[in-house]
Amino acid sequence: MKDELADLLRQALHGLCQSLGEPLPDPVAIHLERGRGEGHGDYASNLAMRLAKPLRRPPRELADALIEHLPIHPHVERVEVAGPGFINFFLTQDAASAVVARIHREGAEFGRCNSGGGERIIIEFVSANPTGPLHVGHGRGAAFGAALGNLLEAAGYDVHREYYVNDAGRQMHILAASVLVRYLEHRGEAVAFPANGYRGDYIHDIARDLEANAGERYRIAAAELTAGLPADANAGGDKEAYIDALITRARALLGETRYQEILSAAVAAITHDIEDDLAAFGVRYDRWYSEHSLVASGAVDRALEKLTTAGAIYEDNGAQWFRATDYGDDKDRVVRRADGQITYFASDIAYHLDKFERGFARAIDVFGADHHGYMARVRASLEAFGHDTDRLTFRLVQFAILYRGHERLAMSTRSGEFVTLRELREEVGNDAGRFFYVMRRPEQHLDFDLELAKSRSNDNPVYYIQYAHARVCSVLAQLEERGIEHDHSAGLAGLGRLNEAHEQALIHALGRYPELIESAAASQEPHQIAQYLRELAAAFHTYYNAHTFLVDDAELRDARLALITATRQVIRNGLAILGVSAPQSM
RNA sequence: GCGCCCGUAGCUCAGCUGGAUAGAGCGUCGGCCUCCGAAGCCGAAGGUCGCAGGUUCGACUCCUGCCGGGCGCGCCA
Repeated sequence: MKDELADLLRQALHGLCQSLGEPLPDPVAIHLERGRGEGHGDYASNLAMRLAKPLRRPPRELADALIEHLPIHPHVERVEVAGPGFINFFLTQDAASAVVARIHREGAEFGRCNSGGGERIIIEFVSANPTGPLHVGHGRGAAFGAALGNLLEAAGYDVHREYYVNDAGRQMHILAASVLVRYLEHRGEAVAFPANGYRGDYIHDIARDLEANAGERYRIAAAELTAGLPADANAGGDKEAYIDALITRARALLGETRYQEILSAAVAAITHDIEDDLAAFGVRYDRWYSEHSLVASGAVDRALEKLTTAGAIYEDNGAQWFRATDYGDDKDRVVRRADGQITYFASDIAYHLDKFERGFARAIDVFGADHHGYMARVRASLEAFGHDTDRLTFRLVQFAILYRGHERLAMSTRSGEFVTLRELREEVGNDAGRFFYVMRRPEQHLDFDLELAKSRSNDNPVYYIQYAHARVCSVLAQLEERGIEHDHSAGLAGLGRLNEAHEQALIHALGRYPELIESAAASQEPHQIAQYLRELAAAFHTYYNAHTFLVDDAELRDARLALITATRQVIRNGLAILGVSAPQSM
C-alpha cells in the first residue's frame, strides 16, 4: 500500500511539474509514514514541504496542487492537507481490513520482504573465549545476534551465523595449566593453584574427565613441576611470569603430545559446553570458526604478508607493527611480538579478511561494549586490504545488570561469583531470557529483573504477549466446546463489519507489521519487534476486554474470529523472530 | 588526557534515519469483579527531551562546546 501511494505521489509530482513548467527536482525520494493520531489519516507524506525550496512556493500551496494531480485510487477514500503542508491519505475501510485477509493468506510468510535482495551477510556474535561457561553478559549478545539474524532473514537477506572460537593463544595454555593443576591435585600431587589460573568448578570437572579417560597418564611430580619457578602473586611475585613459567615446565615434563592432549581436551570440553548452552537457548550457528585452524592453515601468515606488501607493516623493537594510524586508528598495533608469536589481533585480521574473501557482501560483528576499542583497528586492517569498510558493521551490545526485584545482583567475574547464562535460563526460562535481552536498544544498558521475568502477570511483557496468543487459542477452544461453527471464508468476506474503534485500532496495528520488519531490519534493531509486539498485544487485550467475540450474529462472529486469528498469526511471526515460543495456553 | 556509548515523566524505557499536540509500562491518584481467563479492567495527573549555542520552513533526532554516568585505551585475550 505504501508503495502504491508513493507511486501516486510520483505521478502527481510529474503532472505538477509539467503544468508549472518546472523541471523535476533531482531526488524524487517520496517519503511516506504512518499517520499517528486519528485525524492524520493512515499515511502522511511531507513531499510538499520538501519541494517548497526547489520549487520556490509555499508548501501548503504545493500540497493542494499535488492533490489535484493525484490519480484516483480505489482504496484511497480522501486526501487532505494538514499542518505545515502534510498530505494525509485516508484509506477506505476495505483497504484497511484487507490486511486481515492477507495475513490469513500468507500465514507465517506475512511480514517477510525482500529488501535484502538475497544479499549474503555474515553475522558473528558471542565469540566468547572458550575458557569457561558463558555468563549473563554473553547471553545478551547471543539473544541479540540470533534475533538480528532472524530479522535479516525475514527481510530477505541470506544470513550466515558464525561463532569465532578463540582456541589459540596464551589463554588456552593458562586453561591447560589450570586443568593440569586440578588433575594433579586429585591424584595426590597437590600444587598451589596459580593466581592467574581459572578457578571455576568446571575446571575440576574437566580434570575429573581426564582422570576417567586416561588415569595416571598425565601424572607428574608436584615438586618437579614447581621447582625453581619464580614466585607467584601471593608470594610477592608476578602472576603472569609465574604461570608462563609453569606452562613451560609442564610442557617440558609432559612432552608436547601429552600436553596438547590436555589442552585439546579442555578446549573441547568448554566449547561443547558453550555449544550446548547456546543450542538450549535456541541459538544456532552455521559455523564454529576456529582461530586455531586459521593459524594452522597459514591464513594468518598470508594476511600479514599481504599487509607487508601493501606497506602497512613495519618493525620496531623486534616486533611487527600494523600502521593502523594510517587508517584512522589512534595507535599502531602489534601483530607479531618480538618472540615471534602472532597476536590475537593478527588472527582477527585474517578472520575478517577471510569473511570478505568468502564472498559475503556484508558483515556484522556483534561485540560486547567492552570491546569497542577493536572497531577502529579491525576496520583499519580491512581498509589496508583495500576493502570497502562500509560493508562491515559493528553492533555494540551493552551489559545487562541483573536485579532481583529492587536488589541489584553483584556480578564480579573474579572469584567465580558471576552468574552463568545457564543459571539465568534455568531460573527465568528461555522465553523470558530471549525477550528481556532484546527488548531494549542494544546500546542501552539493560536492567534485567529476574523477578519480573519470572512473574506470571501482565507486568511481564513476555507473559503479556504470550497471553494474547494463548487467549486467541482459548477463544477457539471455547468455540469448539460450545459447538459453534466457524465459517472461515464468511469471516473474511464480512470484514467490513469490523467497525468498532478497538477493531480499527487492532487492524491498523496489524497493518504496520510488514513495514516494521523492513525498518527494524534496515536499522538492525530487533528491539523494535519486541516493542511492537507489546503494543499489538495491548491492542488485542483492550479489544478482548471491551467486546465479546462469540456473539450470536454469525457473520460478525466469523469476522471477529478472522481478526483475532490474524492477530495470533502476527504475534507468532514476531515472536519467532525473537526466538520466543507462542504457547497455546499459559 | 584521548576514543566509543548513554542522558527523554518519580522509576524502567520507546520515539519509525529531520515532521504535526514527545509516547508506553511500572508507580501515584480516582473509578470498577454476575459477562469467551479479575494474578484483571477503565480513566486521570505527571515533561525546560542534561545545559548552551548552531544548521533550516521545521530539531528529542544533525553539528560544536560544556556537565553528568558507563566502558575502553598492553609485544593480554
